[in-house]
Amino acid sequence: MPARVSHTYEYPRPALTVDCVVFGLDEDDLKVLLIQRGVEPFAGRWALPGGFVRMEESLDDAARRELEEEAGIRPGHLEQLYTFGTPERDPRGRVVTVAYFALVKLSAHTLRAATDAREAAWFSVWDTPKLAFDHVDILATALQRLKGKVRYQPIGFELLPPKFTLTQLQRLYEVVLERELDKRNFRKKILAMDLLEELDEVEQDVSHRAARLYRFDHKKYRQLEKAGFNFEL
Amino acid sequence: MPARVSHTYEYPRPALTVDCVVFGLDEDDLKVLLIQRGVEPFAGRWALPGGFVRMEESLDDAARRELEEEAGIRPGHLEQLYTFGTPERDPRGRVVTVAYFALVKLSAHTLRAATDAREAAWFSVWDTPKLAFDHVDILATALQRLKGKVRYQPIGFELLPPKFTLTQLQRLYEVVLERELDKRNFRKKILAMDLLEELDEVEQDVSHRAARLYRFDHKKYRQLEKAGFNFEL
DNA sequence: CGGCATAGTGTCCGGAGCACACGCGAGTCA
DNA sequence: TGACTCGCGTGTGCTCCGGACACTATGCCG
Repeated sequence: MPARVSHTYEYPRPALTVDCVVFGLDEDDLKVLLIQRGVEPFAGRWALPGGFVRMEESLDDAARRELEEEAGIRPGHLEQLYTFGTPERDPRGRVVTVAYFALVKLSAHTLRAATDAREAAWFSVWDTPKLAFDHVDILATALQRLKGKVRYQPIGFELLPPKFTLTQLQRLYEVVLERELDKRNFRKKILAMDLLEELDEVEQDVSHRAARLYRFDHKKYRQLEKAGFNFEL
Repeated sequence: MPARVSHTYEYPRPALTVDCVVFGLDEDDLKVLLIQRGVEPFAGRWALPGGFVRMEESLDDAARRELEEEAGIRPGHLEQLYTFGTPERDPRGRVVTVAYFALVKLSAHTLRAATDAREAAWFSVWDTPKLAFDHVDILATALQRLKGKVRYQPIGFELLPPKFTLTQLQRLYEVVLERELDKRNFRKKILAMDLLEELDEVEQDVSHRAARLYRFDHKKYRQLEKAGFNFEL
């Protein structure tokens, strides 16, 4: 451990943090990852995972590091969301936070409790406890982004297990977009894009006719993308 | 002037700046506002207007203030774009910048030189001089955002004078989207939205048949927006 | 008064979206 | 073991929207 030194600047500087909104899909429920705060301010309250940006790491790296540290998660998709910087958003003083937006396959991650015993848990996005700081605003912004984004970029697949049925996929869209979709048209459209690989497998352990499993073809998507193809709905 | 004091923190902090990409439309050319740097690093190079965020102002306020100070501009539209925070982006040390994206009616603004004699000027976005820092990346990001955004939000109007012809509007879209549009379809679509107020005036001083002038109806737009209306193309 | 430059306008066609209904396969339970 | 139930998986036809497309109108100028 290096000796603790202090750092002096000619002008005052805001502190800089990152905060992550991590979404996961649990059956028909959209979940967000929250961490229970152990210290003041807002001790005991739930908050988005996040922390201070180190001097030698990029913002993206900071977001990834915090997720790894606080919940043992490596998201399948991570992108910068928005930067929140109202002077009063943190009672300790001026703290500007760069918010990130992440998607994980819930099935693939067992949550690891944070090292410092703070608790991490998934909550339905429609029913979260009261959040610390301005994290409700951040969450709302992330939800909006998700809604906007699933329609024209195939990021929804990051929320599903590698093999999924078309019905699962449709449900995902219905949950995120908060409206029902026509089954026939949904399938026609998504299959017409030729981005799904039809597997020779079907669901297991269901008490009705088993649905065929599909896999998202990332390689094909990148090819089509280069050729000027536009994913939509 | 307060005595210059220094500021000490337990952990090092990045410096925080804002940088603004300001677009303006000059006939058929899309322009961006640049400032010539007076000091190192990159003295003499052109750069985006911007500067340090003060402790008591929000990020948006900082952006507005810098635009006012450096060019005497109050943009018709201003929104946060993206935050750039690679550790090496500024040779002086760690500087994280929140980039903004602004639109102004070029006709309404005569550029005011910055108080400290740094020069401000408009450049065609397709032909800028070499920029300081990572400002090319910021500009590219802003252009992308503009392209994406004009199609589903009526922000294009912020680039035109209050009264404009349909041809001007179409040209604007053609320039931004970098492709030609069909005149009849464009008019049909835009008029069908019922967002333009047809004025009893026509262009002046043209050596051919004068075109009718229109005005964008902000009030009607807000109403339709609440009713779930979607502006598109 | 003729030429020219831009304004302004309507139709047709194909593809996409949408509503609708039925057969299938597998598990369940009596 | 056979009948039932439940969700999977498909074809069709109608409607409507979006894109392609070419000519007439108007005003200025020389």
